[in-house]
Amino acid sequence: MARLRENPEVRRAQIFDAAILMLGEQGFNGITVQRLAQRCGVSNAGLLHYFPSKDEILLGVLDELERREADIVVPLIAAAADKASEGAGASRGLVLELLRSMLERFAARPDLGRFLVVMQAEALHREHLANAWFRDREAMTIDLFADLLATLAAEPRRTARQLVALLYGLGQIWLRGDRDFDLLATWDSAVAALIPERR
Amino acid sequence: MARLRENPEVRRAQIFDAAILMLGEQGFNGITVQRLAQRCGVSNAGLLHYFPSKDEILLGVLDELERREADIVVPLIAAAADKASEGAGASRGLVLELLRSMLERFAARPDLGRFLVVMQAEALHREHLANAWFRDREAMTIDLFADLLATLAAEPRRTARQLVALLYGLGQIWLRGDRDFDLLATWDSAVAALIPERR
Amino acid sequence: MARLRENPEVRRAQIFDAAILMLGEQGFNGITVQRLAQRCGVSNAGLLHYFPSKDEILLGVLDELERREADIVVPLIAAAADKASEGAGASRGLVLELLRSMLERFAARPDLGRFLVVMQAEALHREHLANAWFRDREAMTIDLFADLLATLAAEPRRTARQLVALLYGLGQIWLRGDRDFDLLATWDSAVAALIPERR
Amino acid sequence: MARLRENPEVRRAQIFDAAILMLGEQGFNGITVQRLAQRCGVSNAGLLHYFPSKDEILLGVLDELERREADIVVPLIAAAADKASEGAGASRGLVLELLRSMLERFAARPDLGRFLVVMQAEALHREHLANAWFRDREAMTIDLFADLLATLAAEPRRTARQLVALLYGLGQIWLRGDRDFDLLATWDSAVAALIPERR
DNA sequence: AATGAATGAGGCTTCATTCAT
DNA sequence: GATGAATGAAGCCTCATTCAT
Repeated sequence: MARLRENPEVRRAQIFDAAILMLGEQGFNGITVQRLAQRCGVSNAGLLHYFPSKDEILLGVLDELERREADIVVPLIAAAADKASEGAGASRGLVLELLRSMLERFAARPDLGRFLVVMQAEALHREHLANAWFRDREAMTIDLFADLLATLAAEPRRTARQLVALLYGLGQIWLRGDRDFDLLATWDSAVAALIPERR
Repeated sequence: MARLRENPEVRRAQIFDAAILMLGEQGFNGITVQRLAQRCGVSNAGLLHYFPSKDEILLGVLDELERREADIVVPLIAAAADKASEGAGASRGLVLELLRSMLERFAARPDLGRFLVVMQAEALHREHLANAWFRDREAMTIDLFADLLATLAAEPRRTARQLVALLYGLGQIWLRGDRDFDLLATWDSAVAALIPERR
Repeated sequence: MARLRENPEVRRAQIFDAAILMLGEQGFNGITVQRLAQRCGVSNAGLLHYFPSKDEILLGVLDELERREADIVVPLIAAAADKASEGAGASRGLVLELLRSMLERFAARPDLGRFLVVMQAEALHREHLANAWFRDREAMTIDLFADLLATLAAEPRRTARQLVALLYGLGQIWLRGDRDFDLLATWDSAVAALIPERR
Repeated sequence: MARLRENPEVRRAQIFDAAILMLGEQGFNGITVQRLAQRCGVSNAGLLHYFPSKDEILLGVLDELERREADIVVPLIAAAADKASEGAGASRGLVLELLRSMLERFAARPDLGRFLVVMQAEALHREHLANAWFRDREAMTIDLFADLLATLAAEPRRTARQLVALLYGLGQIWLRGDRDFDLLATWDSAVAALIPERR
C-alpha cells in the first residue's frame, strides 16, 4: 500500500473539507468514517488517528468553522461600527451592506452553505451532538442583527428573526433549485422591504 | 407476548404518527426500524408487515401527507380564487389571509412541522429518497404563491421565493427556540412588508 | 445459507456448552463472539439474538452454572446433615465422603473444571466482570467447609481454606498434566492428612 | 513531546515491572501494547523499540523471571542440601524451612504472585504462548519437591503435588480475599500436616 | 395479523505492527 | 533512542431484511 505520509496540517485541512462536503450531502448519520476516509485518501484507522471518534470529527469541524467565522465576521462588524460612528444617518446603508456581505460569503462557498443548512436542521433535536452549537450560533446571530437594527426597526428582535429566517430559507431554496435564481438580488430586495426606510 | 391484534387502519395511522415524530427528531438515517417498531408497540417484523421496507415507510408517510395536504389546501385556494373573482381589489387581503392560514397549520402541529423542516434539509441531496418529493412540493408552492401574487408584486416569483424562504426559516427558528416568540405576528409583519400595499 | 431453525432451549444449551469449552480454553478476552458462534453453527448476529452482548454470555453462563450447582450441592449437603444428625461420631466419614463427591464432579467434567479454574484466575482482578461471582462463590464454599469442620478441626476456617486451596490447585495441576496422576487418590490422602482423626 | 532519553536498562526494568503488574491484572489478552506503553510513559512505538512484539514482551518477562528465580532458589537448595548432608535427621526441619521461604517470597511481592497465578491459569491451554514455560516450571517444581521429600514421605511425588497445589491455591485465595488471613500460618499448618513427622 | 429466529452487511473502534524521521 | 503517521485486520454490535410459524 502507498503509505503516503502527509503534512499533518494538510491532512487535517483535507479532512475538514471532505467532512464539510459529505456532511452537507448526507448528514451526520448518513456518512461513514470509512467513506470519509476514502475520500481523503486515508485508511479508516488513519482518519481516526487525527480525530478520536466520529463525533469528534463533527465537533472538530464546528470548532474550526467557528474560529474561521470569527476571523471574518468580527472585522466586518468592527468596520461597520466604525463607519457608523461617523454619522448616524449612514447606518441603514451600512447594515444593508453588512448583511449583503454575509450572503455573499454563503454564495461563494455552496458546500459550506449546504453543510450549515443540513446540519442545522438535523441539529434541531435536543439530543443532537451539534444542538448546542447551532442554538448558540443562532442566538448570537439574532442578537447581533437586533443590535444593528436598534435604531432602524421598531421591533429590532422581530426584524432580526425575519432576516435570519430569510437567510436560512433563501439559502436552502437556492441550493435545492441548483442555484437557478439570483440569490443576492432576491435577498437584497427582501432586506430592503424588511428594513423600512427612514422618513 | 400479548399479541394485540389491532385494526389495520388504526395501526397504520399509529405508525404514521410515530414515524413523523421520530423522523422529525432524528432524520431518516437516525431512526431504526427496531426503535420505530418499539414506539408503536409492535415487533420488528410486525412493523415490516405493514411496510415492505424502511424506505417505504418514509415514502408512505410522504404520500399520506400529500393526500392530507391536498384535502386541506385545495379548498382553501378554491375559496380564495372564488372570492378573488368577485373583485380584483380584494385580493391582497385574501392572499394575506391564505398565507396566514398556512402558517397556522404549521403552528398547530409542531411535530409535523419539524418533520418537514428536518426531512426537507436532509433531502437537499440529489440522491436522497425524498429529494424529488420536496423539490416538487417546493416548486408547486412557489408556483402557487407566484400565481397568487401575479397582480400584487412586481416580480411575483421573487416575492414568492421570499415568502417560502421566510416560511421555512421562521418555522425552524421557532422550533429551535422552543417556540419562544410569536410566530404568527412575526410572519404577518414580514408578509405585510414583502407584499407591497397597492397605491 | 442453511437457515436452520432450532428449538430455542436447545440452542441456548448448545451455546452454553460451547461457551464453557471455549472460555475454559482461551479466557474471556481470548474468545470471540464470531468464533463462539461458529462453533455453535450460528451466525454472529444469530448468537447475539440469544445474548445481547458478549458480557451477557459470560454472566449467563455463570448464572446457569450457579443454578445447576445449587440443584446438585444442596441435596448433597442436606443428606450429609441428615446422616450427621444420627450420631455425631459419624461425621468425619461423612465430610470426607462429601468432599470426595465434589472432586468427583470436577473430574467427571474436565471442560467445566477448566472453565472454573481459568475464569477464576482471570477474575482475580477487581474490575473483572466475574469478580463478584467468584468472590461470593469462594466465600460461600469456605463458609460451608468451615461449618462442616466445626467439630472436626481446631481452626475450621483455616482448614477450610486449605481444603479449598487444595481443590483449586490439584484441579489445575491435573488439567495441565493431562490428567497423568490419580486425582482422587491424591485428594483423599491430602484431605485425610488435613482433617485430623479424632482420638 | 518530552522525548525523555532513559537508560535502556532502566527502561527495560520499568517495562518489566509494568508488564508484570498489568498482566497480573488483566491477562495477556486483556492488556494492550498501547496501555502498557502509557503506563511506562513511553509511546506505542517506543515500547516496541524494546520488544519486537507483544508476544516477546511476555516471553521476555518469563525469561527474566526465570533468571531471577534461579539466582534465588538455587542457593537456597544448595544450602538445604548442604545442611542436609550433615545429618539425615535434620532434613524435615530443613524442608519445612525451605518451603516456608518460598511462600515468603510470594507474600513479599503480591504483584508478582498475581502475575504467576493468572498467567499460569491462562496458560493451561496447549496453544497458549506460555504453556510450555509453566509446564516446565511445574514439572521442575514437583521434581524438586519430590526429591526433597524422598525420605520424608511414603509417596514423594504425590505429596509434592499436594504441596504445589496448596501453594497455588492458597496464593490465589489470599490474593482474592485481599490478604485477609495469615498466609504463612495457614501454609505452615498444612505443610506440617502433609509431611508426616518421623517416628 | 404478528412474531421470533436468523442472517449478511456494515459501522465504529481498537489493536498490533510497520516505517520514515 | 524514540516518535507520530499510517494501516490491515479484527472485534463487538447494530441494522434492515427474510422466513417459517
